[in-house]
Amino acid sequence: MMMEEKLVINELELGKELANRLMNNLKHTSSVDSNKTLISDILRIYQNAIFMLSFNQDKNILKRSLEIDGKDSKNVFKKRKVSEKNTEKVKVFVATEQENGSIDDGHCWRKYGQKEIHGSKNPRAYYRCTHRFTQDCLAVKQVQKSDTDPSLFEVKYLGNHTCNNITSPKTTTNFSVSLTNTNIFEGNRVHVTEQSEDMKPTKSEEVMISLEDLENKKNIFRTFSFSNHEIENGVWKSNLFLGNFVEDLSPATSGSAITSEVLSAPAAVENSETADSYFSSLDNIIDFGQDWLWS
DNA sequence: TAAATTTGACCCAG
DNA sequence: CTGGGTCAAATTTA
Repeated sequence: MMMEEKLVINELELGKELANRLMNNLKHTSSVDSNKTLISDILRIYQNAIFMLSFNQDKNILKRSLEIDGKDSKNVFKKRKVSEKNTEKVKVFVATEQENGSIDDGHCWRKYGQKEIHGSKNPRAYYRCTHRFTQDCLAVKQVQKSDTDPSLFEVKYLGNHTCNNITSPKTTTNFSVSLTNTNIFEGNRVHVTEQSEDMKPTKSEEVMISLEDLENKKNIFRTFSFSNHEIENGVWKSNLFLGNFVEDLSPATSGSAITSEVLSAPAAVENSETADSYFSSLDNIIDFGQDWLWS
């Protein structure tokens, strides 16, 4: 059995134990805080497990990187990259900015452009890794303020960091993920979708969390947090997910407060069936049936 | 003064 | 031709 599989089983067994403990807590009087902690831990464990399972597939994609066409290096403008269109990975998140106005995802970015986008109120900013030229790191991201909620930013990651200058976010960067009117989402379901660069959903890849009716901030919400992961020689070095992942999927309930926090950027889950069943299972695990405010 | 940002021009796919 | 991504000179910031 592979190392990762053992880790996943360990995680799931731990999750089961915590769920039992929670069940016990619910049967008897227990503090809300302790229940919250248990739920957080359980969800973290599931998230870890999913991430671990996805890793084997994901790391193959991580090996891909953009390549600059060296032949055109003397040209002022480089050819648009076409060949990677269908292979390059795109990660889409919605983030809230921090107090200093930045979105700290643990990487250093250099802004290199900004464009007005047809049909959008807000311009899109283009960032590339600060270490693009020193370390040939070809990671790129696009940030655009949400039209529907100015406090949110849609963050799209293209390419993967090959630099070794990853730092832990100094403060919590809030990444929530909004429901968009694209076909990525279906109702209240959470879909895990990989998108090719042309934004057509193809196969499952990204964790996309839906917040239905974002303007009203009601109906469902999910919160999840995780730290930068460290992977060395294919072995997990640290606990990936630290935080909370809260949801209220009961259609009968409404008025839930929404806050979403993620400590770092992208998590990737490769298999949609896995992810769907994962989220479906959460439906069974968590039945708040009442408004639930995270402190 | 080096690094980062701004911004108009350029380029290419559709 | 248009929209969106990138470049690089000018400008700002630390």
